Amino acid sequence: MERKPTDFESRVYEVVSRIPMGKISTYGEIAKQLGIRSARAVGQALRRNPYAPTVPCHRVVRTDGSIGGFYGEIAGDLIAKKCQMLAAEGISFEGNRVDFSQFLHDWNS
DNA sequence: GACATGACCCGCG
DNA sequence: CCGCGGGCCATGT
Repeated sequence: MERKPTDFESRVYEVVSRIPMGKISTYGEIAKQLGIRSARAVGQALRRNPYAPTVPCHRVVRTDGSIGGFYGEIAGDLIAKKCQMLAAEGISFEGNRVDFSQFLHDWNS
C-alpha cells in the first residue's frame, strides 16, 4: 500500500538532503538536528526512504565512520558500490570508514 | 494502547 | 578487538 511519508520522515529527508556533495554526516548528528537523541529513528526514516536518489542517504554513516547497514551490512559487493558512489563525490575511505575531519558536514555553516 | 522490529549509540568487561 | 546490555524514537501489527 502506498502511504505518504510522516512529518518526521519529511524532516529527516529535508535535513539529509541539505548535506552538500563531498560531505557526509552521521545518524546521531541528524538526530540532533531533529531535536531527538535516537539515531534509530533517523535510520527508520532512511530505511523507508521513498526518495532514494533524491535523498543522499549514502552520505549518512555511523558515528564510528563505518558505512553501516544500507543493504544489509557487508553482504557482498553491494557495500562496495556504495563506497564507489561516495568516492565519486570526492569522499575517500579508510577500509569501510570515512574521515570525519575532512568530510563531516558542518550544520552551523 | 501494548508488543515487536530496526540503515543506531554508548559504556562495560 | 569482540560481545553484551541498556537507552533512545518512530513505525507497523
